[in-house]
Amino acid sequence: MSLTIATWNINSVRLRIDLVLRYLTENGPDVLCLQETKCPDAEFPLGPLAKAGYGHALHRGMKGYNGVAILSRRPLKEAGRLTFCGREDARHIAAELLDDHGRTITVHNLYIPAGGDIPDRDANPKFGHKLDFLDELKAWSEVGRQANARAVLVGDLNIAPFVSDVWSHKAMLNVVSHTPVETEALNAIRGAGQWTDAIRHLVPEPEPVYTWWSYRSSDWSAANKGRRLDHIWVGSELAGRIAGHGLLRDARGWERPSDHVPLALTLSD
DNA sequence: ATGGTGGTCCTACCA
Repeated sequence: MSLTIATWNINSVRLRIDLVLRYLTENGPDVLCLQETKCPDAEFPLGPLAKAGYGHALHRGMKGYNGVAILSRRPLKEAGRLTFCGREDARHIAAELLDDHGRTITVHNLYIPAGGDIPDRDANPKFGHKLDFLDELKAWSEVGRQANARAVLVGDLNIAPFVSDVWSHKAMLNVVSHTPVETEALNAIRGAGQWTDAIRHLVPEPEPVYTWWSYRSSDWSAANKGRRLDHIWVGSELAGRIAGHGLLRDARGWERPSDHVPLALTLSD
């Protein structure tokens, strides 16, 4: 009895629909959460996904930027859309599904702002937006702790919180995604909601884990200057069911790849 | 070394 939930920042679901289908066909997760779909709702490619066995889908898109979606082989029920910082940015959608025991599991799919290049809220409004977004997420996490006990939170959180989540802790300390103000904020959000970082539970430090490698590198694999920006957290009642994970590093080497790779968690009991 | 590459959608913005 198991349930596998995956997350992948796809960087345009329309351009890379064939990669999505390949991942689903070869790996068969029950649920796949996508970020950066960059796809208005009316144009979401539901047809080929249904044909591949993923006939249940929720999507929240917009033109050009952002966008999240949840694809599933099992029936889904929409369980809300959070907005942050008063913006309709399509950065969150939630779904409910039933596990093999008929119990409800809620999946929160999240795309946290990248935050621009300069880690200073006065010089860079995008960094300020990221910090404000994190503040609101912490408040939500605190208030929802009980409700989220049987929830899974996945997505591109755009922060690599631990030393071995980046290729060089020292070189990255002043780089957006690994600055202390960001890593401390993410750790505070995790603590406020009593979330367990499922991937780090399975692969403890100091083992490096990366889910993203920049496009701006001629040989990403040899240089291996990656970051763990994508995460899967589980609520307190699910922590005991963490059974295994999959990190498809090979997908970074597929033709016309996303700069992120799929990450999956299996819950079982 | 202050670049580099890639997606969206038309010129610049985002990652």
